[in-house]
Amino acid sequence: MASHGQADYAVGIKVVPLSIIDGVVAVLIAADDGRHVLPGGALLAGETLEGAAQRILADEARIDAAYVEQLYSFGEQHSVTVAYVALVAGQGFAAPLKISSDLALGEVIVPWAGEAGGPVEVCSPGGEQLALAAGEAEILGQTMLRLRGKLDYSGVGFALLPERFTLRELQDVHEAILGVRLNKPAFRRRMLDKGWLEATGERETGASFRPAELYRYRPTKGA
Amino acid sequence: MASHGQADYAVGIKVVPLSIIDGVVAVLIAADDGRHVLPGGALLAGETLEGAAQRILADEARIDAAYVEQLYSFGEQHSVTVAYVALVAGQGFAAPLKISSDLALGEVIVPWAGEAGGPVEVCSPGGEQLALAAGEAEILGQTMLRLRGKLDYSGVGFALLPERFTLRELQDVHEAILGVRLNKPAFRRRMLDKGWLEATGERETGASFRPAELYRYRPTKGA
DNA sequence: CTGCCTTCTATGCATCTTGCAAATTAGATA
DNA sequence: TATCTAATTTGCAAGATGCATAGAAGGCAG
Repeated sequence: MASHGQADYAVGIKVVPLSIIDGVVAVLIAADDGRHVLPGGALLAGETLEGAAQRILADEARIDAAYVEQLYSFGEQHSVTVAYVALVAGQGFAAPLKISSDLALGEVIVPWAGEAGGPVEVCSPGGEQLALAAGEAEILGQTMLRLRGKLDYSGVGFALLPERFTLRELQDVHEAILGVRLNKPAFRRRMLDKGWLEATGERETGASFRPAELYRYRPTKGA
Repeated sequence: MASHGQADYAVGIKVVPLSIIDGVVAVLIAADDGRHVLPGGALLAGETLEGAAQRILADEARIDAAYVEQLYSFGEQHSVTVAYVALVAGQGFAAPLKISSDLALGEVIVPWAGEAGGPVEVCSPGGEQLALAAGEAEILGQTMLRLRGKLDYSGVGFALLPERFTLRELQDVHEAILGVRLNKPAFRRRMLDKGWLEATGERETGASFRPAELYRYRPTKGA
């Protein structure tokens, strides 16, 4: 290979599996000799980029159903890595964590407000900060930035919820991603006015108080 | 190379050079045997992705100064292409068009409203629709979608203006990208309230009517 | 069965933002 | 100096948002 000519590259894929658990943004990471790494691997011959992301998500994070979206591509010396975010609904992390002892749960702590951007921190459920492999904190930061930007005008938030959900659960998702508390009546009005929500007529069960109505996401043309 | 194993890929770069000319979104494309193609080329050894985009922009589009931002990566059979958008200020397309007869100017026509997304059309200054190479209309559509989404909360709009500009010029940029007419007093208020603009005290020259104040973009921390 | 507790849901209102129209200002030009 | 055009400012109506309050609907204890 010439030092400054056209070259071949290995193409890697990296996936950020995110979910909302108990009102906080959670990431599924692999424990790898002290450091924690995001699920990743090589793009194989014949695969699409997104297909590879889905495969890696299934193989390494044991997740079969997720909304996957491309984030950003990074060039290194002889390789290029394409990062994807995978939004996992409801309790989708529970099974993988039970199956595989290599996987760990991290809480994403965003140390900046609004759309400022920058790296984030990841803590264990116990509260200690986890060591991340080089560059992972920045990728996670990009992920949070992207989600914050798209939350309001796109349907990404619904990818983090089961098919039927209450307005309170939807608000919890928004509050976790944005990192701020939202006003309940105002949030409810805004969401209903967007026309994205369809009331199912069913109610939430198991609550020891007035049950909330269950809604369904109905994507509109143009979002 | 195994049919389904790890493989090496050629990495290509594609650049979308955009500018605002006479209130419309303009793209600089290369005429290539009937079809029109966006400037592109291979990532060379030792280059960063963005460095390659800048080099291709200089070599093929003859543009030296531009705000460059990564858009999206596409995987094909044995290659991966990373697309960049390059925002060129003011009359930055004039010199390249004079120097190189391979380059052509296209007006970007967005056939969808708001954030709906989809491919766009490109017309010559004369008004005839130009034939684009496969996939280029989708990349241009992604570009417009990205710009529309970021225009309001980021400084991308200022990359399309010279260092000093009037509020009317800024509004022209916004109207061209968003594809809608904006209310003048409301736009002025909104922009000034963001705190991004610094009045220079100077006035525009050459107008046969009241000259507008020239402003400068002053990025704030957190944008 | 009744009262209590919690949360969902709806409503009213002050505040802020935005859209629109009209008035005013400032330079060039005849 | 009068006239012209567009910049800039101002006022107000309409809409969106934040906040507090009131009513509704379940489970649960007595």
